[in-house]
Amino acid sequence: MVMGMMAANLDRERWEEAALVALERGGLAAVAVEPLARELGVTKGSFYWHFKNRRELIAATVARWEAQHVDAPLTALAGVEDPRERLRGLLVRASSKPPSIFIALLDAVDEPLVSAAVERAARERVAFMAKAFGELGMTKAKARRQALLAYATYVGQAHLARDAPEVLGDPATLAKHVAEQLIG
Amino acid sequence: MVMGMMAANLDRERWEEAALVALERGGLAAVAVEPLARELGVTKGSFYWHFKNRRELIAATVARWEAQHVDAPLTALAGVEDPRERLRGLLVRASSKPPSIFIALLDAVDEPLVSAAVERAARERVAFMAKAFGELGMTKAKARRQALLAYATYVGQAHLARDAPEVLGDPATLAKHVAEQLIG
DNA sequence: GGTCGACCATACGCTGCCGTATGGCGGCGG
DNA sequence: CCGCCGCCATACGGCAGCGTATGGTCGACC
Repeated sequence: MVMGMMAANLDRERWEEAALVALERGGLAAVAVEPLARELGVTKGSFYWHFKNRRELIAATVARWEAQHVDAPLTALAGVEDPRERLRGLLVRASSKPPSIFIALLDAVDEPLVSAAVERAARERVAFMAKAFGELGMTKAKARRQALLAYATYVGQAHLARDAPEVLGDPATLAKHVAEQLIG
Repeated sequence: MVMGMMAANLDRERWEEAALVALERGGLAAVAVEPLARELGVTKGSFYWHFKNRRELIAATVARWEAQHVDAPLTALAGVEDPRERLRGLLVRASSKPPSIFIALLDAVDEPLVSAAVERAARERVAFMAKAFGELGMTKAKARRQALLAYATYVGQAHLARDAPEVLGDPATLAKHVAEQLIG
């Protein structure tokens, strides 16, 4: 009786998950109806039953990224009392795996949905770090500047990892350097 | 007699300059034949007389950026003896105007021509800074790490300036903070 | 066992771009 | 004054993606 409705959600999820994978591999251009349909072995007929249009898929994909890769890590680390450990934890997560999806989103900020999510992510992450630096004894203003510096470094390092890995060299080496320099 | 040939170069330049402006405004997608033709008030017939195809225009545009915004500033600053002043000069140029073209290129590294140019730029800029840090007394390895850190910060700050200016706040304030923190 | 609705396939028109083919115009050399 | 050529316009075919319209299938349920 209710089975019909559950299946609907599952199949829509299938599209959304494929979209997130495609975003990581091929950028937002790969979050497209016909390419994804081919990949999933179905046709557009399926898509336009589950979604109103492509924008709706993009919105869902971006929301997924935000939940999994922005909110989840921050709330997971919010429990750590020592601010220094909290920052180190963030740095470990940041330098463990190159944030391909994030970079793909930065490449597509002309899409308003993406732009808004990227800005929210920046806001939350910087606020998180600024709070930690504040607990470390810095003034509010200096803590915020330090957080901005750290986040800019993160974004830049992620870019270099993709666009000039030869130049960047070993990410772990740089991560240690960053830790000394910015966290201490 | 030679006038005909000169005019040819001038008109080709007109396309290339418009392409660079379009790249800054609309990303690599705006470096396209038909949109640029409309903007210039001509038709594709003109374009395909001056260029073999779109790739050739992209190549020319990227080369222009590299010459004007990568090579020129570095050679201009190479004359400064004091390495600390050299680095400050770089930072001033870097934080004076948001490098929109650079960011637009980062958004389009799927194009091999762009990817190669971006990597060359990273190589040259990091080498330039590493040399300066070396002259400041650091070991070769540490100087390189410091240069990478500085360049990553530059790239990240440029991104934030476009994608989250609200969060970034005043660029000059952060620039001062960066100077203390990284150059000293 | 017939109906209804969830789910998907097929087929179409539209748009925006790339690249080509070909014709036309205007100035300069002979 | 005539032909040549640099330069551009016109017109076409092709491709890839978006969105729509419509028909078909299969299971749930009465």
